[in-house]
Order: sequence, then structure tokens, then C-alpha cells
Amino acid sequence: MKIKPEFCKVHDALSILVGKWKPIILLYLMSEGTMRYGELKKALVGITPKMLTNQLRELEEEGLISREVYREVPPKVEYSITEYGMTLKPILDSMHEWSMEHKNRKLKNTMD
Amino acid sequence: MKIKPEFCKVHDALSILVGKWKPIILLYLMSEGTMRYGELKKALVGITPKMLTNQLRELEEEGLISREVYREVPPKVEYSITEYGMTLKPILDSMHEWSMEHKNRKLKNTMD
DNA sequence: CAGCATCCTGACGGATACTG
DNA sequence: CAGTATCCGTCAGGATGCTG
Repeated sequence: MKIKPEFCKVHDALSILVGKWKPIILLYLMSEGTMRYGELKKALVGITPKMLTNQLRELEEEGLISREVYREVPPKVEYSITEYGMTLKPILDSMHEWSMEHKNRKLKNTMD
Repeated sequence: MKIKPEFCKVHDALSILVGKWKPIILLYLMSEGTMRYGELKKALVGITPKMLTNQLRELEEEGLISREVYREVPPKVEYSITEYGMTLKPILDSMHEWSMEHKNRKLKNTMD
């Protein structure tokens, strides 16, 4: 049986999780429920505003998170996980567990 | 709690699965047990020899697959999943199932 | 506060040709 | 058969500065 990568179902699930900060953002929103842009920015050490916005928009486009804008001064924007996004929790949890179980077997790119 | 992406455990598991052909290769070897280079090449429609070798080497470096060389003429090289690689099966399966359950909700980059 | 606009770099991956 | 060797294009992601 021949197959192209686009027809691999695993590839589909994988592709929406790929992004340097996406898993962390999802995990945060899954546990916190709701976070403001600034809260996320503080939590995600080293992220630039551009990247944060970028990752949030992509997650939003996939329907995994929702964005609520409060038209106030100063502005306030809240992000939260959607029901759909929550369906990814078992996958993220299993990946977390797997990494914990095999943390002794170090990745080649894990240094410092 | 502040966190960097490198310290997100999910990121670790994710990073070894990332690669255009890695999930498919793993799935093949998980179900077939053992495959020759040429078999994989035929199975993975559109892959170039360079990419196939590249992806195989990286999976091997992580210890997920093993490479057996038979010094014959013509040469014969067999790839198979390792026990360690097999521990990823539940994760790949859950991602596959998740994609099947939510295939109606189409990804934006899924066309043609 | 919550972004947007630019510029820039490097890793990933494609195409093509060659070899022990 | 099972790879190597080159060249090249794309794009995720970093750095920096500006704004409604």
C-alpha cells in the first residue's frame, strides 16, 4: 500500500500542534481556563509579541482557542480553550507522560 | 508559573515526530515489522532518496528504528521498529483516531 | 495593553545527477 | 540496490521599532 504524507491522518493531528509555542499555550489555557494576552506573554518566557500573536491566531483559526475582545481603555483581550481544543488534551497528556517516562533517553538536541 | 518551550515535555515528544515522513515511516514499520529501503521508497509516494535516508537516519539516531545492513551483492538494508519506537504507538494511534473523529472540521491547509 | 510592520537568518525539504 | 552530492527555494521564527 502506497501513501502520501498528506493522507497520513497522524500528520493532520500533528500539523495543528506544530509551532514552537502552541503546545504550551494549549496546556496553559487547558489548565487556567482563561488568560489575558499579557498573562500569556509573562508566562511564556522569551516569546516576542509577534510570535505570541501569530501562534494565538493560528490556534484560533483552527478553532482550538477563542479570543474575546473587551472594548475598554486600556484594552483587554482574553483567550480561552474551546471544547474542540479540549479534545486534544488526552493527546497532549499522553505525550507529556511519554516524555517523562523516557526522559533518561536524551534527545540529541537537548543541551544546556 | 513561567515556562520556556524547551521545558515543555510535550515539545520533546513532538519534536521527535516532526518531519514530513517520520510518522508514516514509523507507522509502516510498526505494522510491517521490517522493510527494506526500496520497499519504503515504493511505499512513500513522492519521497526522494535524500529525504528517505535523512528521515531514516534521524529516526535511527533517536533510537526509534534500527538499521540492519546485509553485506551482499546487490546490497540489502532492512529497517525495523525498536522496542523504544514501539512505545510511541499509543500516541500515534490516538492522533490517528483524533483526526478521524474530527476530519469533518477541515484544516485550512488541506486542499486539492 | 495588546498588538502590527519590517527586515533577516537558518533549517527543512524539493530537484537533479552521480556511485560503491 | 541503497544510497551521496549539490544547488536552491520556502518559510517558521528571531530582533527591533512603532501604534490605536
